[in-house]
Amino acid sequence: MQTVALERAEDNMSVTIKDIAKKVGVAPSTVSRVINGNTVISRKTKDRILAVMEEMDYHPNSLARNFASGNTYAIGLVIDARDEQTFSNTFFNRSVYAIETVSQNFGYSLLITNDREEEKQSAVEKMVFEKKVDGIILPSTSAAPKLIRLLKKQKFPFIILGEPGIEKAETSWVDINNAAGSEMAVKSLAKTGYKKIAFIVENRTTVFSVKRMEGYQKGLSEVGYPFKEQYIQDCMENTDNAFLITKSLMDYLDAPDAILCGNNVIAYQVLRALKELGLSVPGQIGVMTFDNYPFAEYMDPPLSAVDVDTFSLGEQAATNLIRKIQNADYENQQTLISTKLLLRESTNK
Amino acid sequence: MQTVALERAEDNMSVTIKDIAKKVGVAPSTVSRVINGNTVISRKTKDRILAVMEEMDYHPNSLARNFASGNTYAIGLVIDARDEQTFSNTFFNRSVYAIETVSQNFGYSLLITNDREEEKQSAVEKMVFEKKVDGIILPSTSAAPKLIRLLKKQKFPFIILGEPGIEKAETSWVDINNAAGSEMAVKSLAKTGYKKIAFIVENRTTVFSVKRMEGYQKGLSEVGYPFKEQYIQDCMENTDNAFLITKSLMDYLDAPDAILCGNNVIAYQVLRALKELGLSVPGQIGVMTFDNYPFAEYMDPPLSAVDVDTFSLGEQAATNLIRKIQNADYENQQTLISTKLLLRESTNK
DNA sequence: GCAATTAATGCAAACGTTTGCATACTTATA
DNA sequence: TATAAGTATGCAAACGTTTGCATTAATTGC
Repeated sequence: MQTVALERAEDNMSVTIKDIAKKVGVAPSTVSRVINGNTVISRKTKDRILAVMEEMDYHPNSLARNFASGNTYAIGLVIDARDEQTFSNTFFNRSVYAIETVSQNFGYSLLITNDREEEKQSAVEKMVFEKKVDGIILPSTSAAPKLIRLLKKQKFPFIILGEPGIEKAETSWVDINNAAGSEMAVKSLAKTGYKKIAFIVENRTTVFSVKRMEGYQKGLSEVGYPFKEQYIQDCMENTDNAFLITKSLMDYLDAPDAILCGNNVIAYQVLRALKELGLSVPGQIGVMTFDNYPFAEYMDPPLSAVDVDTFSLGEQAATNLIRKIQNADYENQQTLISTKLLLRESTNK
Repeated sequence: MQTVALERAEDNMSVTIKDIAKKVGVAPSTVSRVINGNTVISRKTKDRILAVMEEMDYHPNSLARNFASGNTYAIGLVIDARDEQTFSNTFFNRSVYAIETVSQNFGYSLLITNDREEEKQSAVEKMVFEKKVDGIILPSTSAAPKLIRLLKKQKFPFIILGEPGIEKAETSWVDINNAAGSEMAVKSLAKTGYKKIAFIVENRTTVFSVKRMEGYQKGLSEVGYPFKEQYIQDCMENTDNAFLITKSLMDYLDAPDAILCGNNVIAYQVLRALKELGLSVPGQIGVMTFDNYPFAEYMDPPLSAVDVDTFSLGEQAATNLIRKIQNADYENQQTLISTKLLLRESTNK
């Protein structure tokens, strides 16, 4: 009878599994089994139940469902954004998009939390202890050894975004293949005919800069170029420095004829400095940057870039995490996402 | 005894409120009341309970808590990202950062879902019907009349991000004051001495473009400039068009001496076209853009911009939503966030 | 046609809280 | 000293599912 549904709707009480069961003349457990579809229910019963569910406008109550099953059907994504700036990072966003997509496909909700350091209790620990999610994805910068140990002890599924500092082999993580990225950058520049390649990094102490510098050196040695200490320069987080750095680099007796930049903003400052010096790009000097965002293609000249597939990064992370959640002894996996070269005007000698 | 906690830990069973109660020699309800802090419990009992909670490393189980209380203590943020592109929008991200911050401050989790159109059942409806969140924030583009009606009927708390097309007065929403933004842009350009101001919009059919065009006209009339139909140009979503549009604009007998752009990429194309035409900015022509991101300040010359405080946007939305959740008859509110003018080289005649 | 096997469904406990109501214990009031 | 008015705590139901085990019904094998 429609009335039941109506009455329910009026007192704002939801239709429950019991209502369906009563109406169909079956046990609540049977209804439950139809919903979960993990047991064989006769075609006839199943159809009747489904029909009544439709008729009464039934929607499972996830509060109850999660409680009874002990799962949240949610995954947590930890962000270590100290400020808006970090949060607005395009890099991050495309990964999030991927993570959201995968989660939704698997029927999981995505819970996002900023791991503010000031907090009394870390937002991450809270997520874990209070069972707010079934597993978490966390950036390596948030993956303090203490936290990792805790997660492992609790057998709590987690994936690290970026290669972790410790226990590389005993944790699951996904990272961009930064080393291969700069290696291919160097090789491409060399192939185009540039002979002296400098590299301006954002901050040489970060894990990914270290990897990039490794790849840079490897690239040099593979093409037979000598490695020069002064060709590696560090902005130390302040991208404005790149402007001055470029000027002094070009002042060397042995000035470079190509510059690889750690990000778009660095590259912009480099272009600005080169213009001031009256040097033509790509003719007299080549410029290449890491990342295609936010504006590599809009620069003058458009910048060649080592593009990083952040969508895949997030996709892999989420997929692995969900596998881990659903299968407790799913083995740890380490994944490196390949980079891609986007050749544009700025290195087209 | 430590052993209890240890045993628990070993079988991976969590400590519950009952364990605490038993240990302290008190009823579970008393422990619950201490946790929730909404009833007066004698100082003595409270302290003992807190001590034992600490000792046994108790953490409330939110699955049970949510179920019993009927709340999720989570808010949902709906994104209408058809593709990665939209998702990576900086605009959006700073709002999300704000929303996350507010949620966390109020003890709410933040659940993010992409409202994919293809889905059988809309992700939003699912959130609502299955009680996955206590309230939602949704962009006006996702706020179809049908959905609005549903939410109102269910008395489900929601806030719209951006002025909605219908029921403006009967819903809560937060928007950027786009009209005031272009009005102040026009006035500023006029004050600097520019006489003929054109406006290139992204897509004239969107709600926010309509508002911006309104403000543009209002600004013109306030400074006593005539409105010319051909001074409003539409990229129709393809920002590359801005390049050609600029060239033909400057071809008019009555060419503009200032161009207001709908976003940074449009502005970039405008600059490129002007450079090709050999026109100097800001000397012969002024350029101003909406949005300070992603690269207004890095352009050549650095672009004056109508900056939009997307942090406030998110902050207001989240705060209002949580108020609404906690107080069912909290009245609907409409908020417009003011824009701010960032004057740089590109309009410094 | 009967036992053995398999398929379909029912029963009832359990999940860990919250919360309305009842009760016991204090303290103030007359 | 009895009574009223708090104050602090206990009792037990309820929240809507899931799930192990029991039971019944249907099918198969001989």
